[in-house]
Amino acid sequence: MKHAHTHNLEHDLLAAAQWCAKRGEKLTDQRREVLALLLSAQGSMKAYDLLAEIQKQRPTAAPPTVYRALDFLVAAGLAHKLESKNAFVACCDFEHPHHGLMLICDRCHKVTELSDERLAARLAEDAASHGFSVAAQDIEVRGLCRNCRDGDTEGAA
Amino acid sequence: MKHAHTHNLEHDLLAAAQWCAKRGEKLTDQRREVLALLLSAQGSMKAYDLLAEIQKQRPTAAPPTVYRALDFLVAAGLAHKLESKNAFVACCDFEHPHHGLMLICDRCHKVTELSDERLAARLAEDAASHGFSVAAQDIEVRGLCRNCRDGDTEGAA
DNA sequence: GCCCCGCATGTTATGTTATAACATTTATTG
DNA sequence: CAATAAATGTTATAACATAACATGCGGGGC
Repeated sequence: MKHAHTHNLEHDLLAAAQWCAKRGEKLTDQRREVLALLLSAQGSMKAYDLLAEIQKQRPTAAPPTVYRALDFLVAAGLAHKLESKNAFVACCDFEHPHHGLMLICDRCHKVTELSDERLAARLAEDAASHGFSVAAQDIEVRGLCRNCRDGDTEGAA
Repeated sequence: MKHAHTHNLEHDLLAAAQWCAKRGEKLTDQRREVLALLLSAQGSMKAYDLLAEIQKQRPTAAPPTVYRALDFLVAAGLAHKLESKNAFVACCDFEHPHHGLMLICDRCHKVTELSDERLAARLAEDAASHGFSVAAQDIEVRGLCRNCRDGDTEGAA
């Protein structure tokens, strides 16, 4: 087993801040708080759940507070939106370009982000064969993760 | 060029009704009306746009009217939801099982549904390699279709 | 025929997700 | 320190979706 999250969290936040700086942008407090929540979450989080957490510290926070942070994080590649759930996850590896394939467990709600260049290439090829030029892509798979499929009862809601 | 839509529309609706019957279900008037709207649409349609159309004939129609029809059509494989747009399209070939790859033009909003078994297989393989069992998948690509990329001005909003 | 049951629809209300619009504050820089 | 760009605060509302319960409707058994 690896060591606990909290240690990695600080590291990840620092790396994210540096990543932003490299892009000429800033990881402000609000953005960092939202990202920290996403990084700490077991699965994905909904915007209004994030808002509720943020409001514990900043009671005046409103929907735009969290949506702005999310918009920024997604644009910066630090987070992804799961369109099929209207939820958000931290990106597992924002420093390397990738086209995430999201495996979303319907039982424990954990999300695994894979990168498969051959899959992306095949998709690009399909698009190109129809004269379509790709700007963005979203691949989401719903089902059961290994633990849940194997009858694990610990991860259930 | 192929001949006009109206002719095909009746044919498609009939085929859809037969498809439903084969499954022990019914393509009721409401469901058929919604499907007809989707089949006639150039691109995708939003639930509330469908509702507005339906209300021209049935002024008392309410959101559940259209959402129920959409739920049915999607479950029957007659339509798909575009998660990234919260919109719906008619399925291009409901009689053959397929995992649609959706090419969504950001300019003219037309949607092309492709079927690529090798892509689907690769995706299933990726999932399986992580012990993930796939129940459903959604692949959406945003970008520019051939016409719009080539500077066509006719399809713009 | 009529009762019963399952499915579809009607109807009202509300829940959930997201953004518009404008005011204010904060950071940057010349 | 003024100018201005970026971020945040604040209020309101738009857009998407479903819960819950009532009503109708159609087919099979008796």
